[in-house]
Amino acid sequence: MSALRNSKQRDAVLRVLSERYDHPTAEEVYISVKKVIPSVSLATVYRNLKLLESEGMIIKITTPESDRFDGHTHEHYHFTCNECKRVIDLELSEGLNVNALPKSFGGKITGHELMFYGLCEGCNKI
Amino acid sequence: MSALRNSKQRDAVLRVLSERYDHPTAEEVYISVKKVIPSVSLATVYRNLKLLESEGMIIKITTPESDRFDGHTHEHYHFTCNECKRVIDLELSEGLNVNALPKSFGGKITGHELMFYGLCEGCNKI
DNA sequence: AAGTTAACGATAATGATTATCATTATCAAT
DNA sequence: ATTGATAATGATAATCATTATCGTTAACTT
Repeated sequence: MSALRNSKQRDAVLRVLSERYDHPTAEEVYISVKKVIPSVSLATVYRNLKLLESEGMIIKITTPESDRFDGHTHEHYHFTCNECKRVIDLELSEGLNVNALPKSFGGKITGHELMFYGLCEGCNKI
Repeated sequence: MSALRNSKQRDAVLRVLSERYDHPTAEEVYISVKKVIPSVSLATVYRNLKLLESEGMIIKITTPESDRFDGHTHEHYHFTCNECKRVIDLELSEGLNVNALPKSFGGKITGHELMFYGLCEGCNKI
């Protein structure tokens, strides 16, 4: 059943994401990886982003603009600036009590994603 | 500055969404509108979905799979089934206290979107 | 009734993501 | 170390949702 092999490209994708905190797009990850492995293909970056996400090693953040990726998988939330489209980490003062939430729901909840919208500090001042 | 005119097509898009509770995709809205206005164009449906969303009359729900639309704009949340990809409304037993949330954040929060993931009632039984 | 232009229908263009396929690299078994 | 099986790659074609273009139609103002 398709054992996973080592690959420099996959390692590079993972390293790039673990070192960045700005939630890059696939294209931006590609640019970063190219600096380490100039011959890398965009398709390989897409492949490994998908694979790493399915392995739970990175998180895909779906925004109205574009998909972005996060190498830090601890529970935290995100903010998208409506102006500059930047995605910023938000730590919550009190955690989201997921268990208390659904009033009547027959299925099983295994995860959730919370996105805030508005203006970031920089764009709010303009 | 570009006054808004009436249009049967836009009315039809809005009516379809107000009568449905299953969060259809643009394509599915198109199919529904076609039953009332067979000559309608897919481009017109996209145009009006975008316009109605910017007017705050409908909500666009961005999911990892596809964008979906909701004609009911009161505050409520959604659940996506990882199996059948259905999007279901979730009313919360206790509201999300947005104001208490951000620990330290210099910007301005104007909205948020909360999506739950898991297995819906049907898929959970299989 | 005529003029202005928002909105339309049809369709081409775009852009992000995925599929294909020949080649290369990883790794277990020898 | 060598070999064989196949996962992974790079290059690129294909796909598919969305947007742009453009000539025509229809809503509203005068």
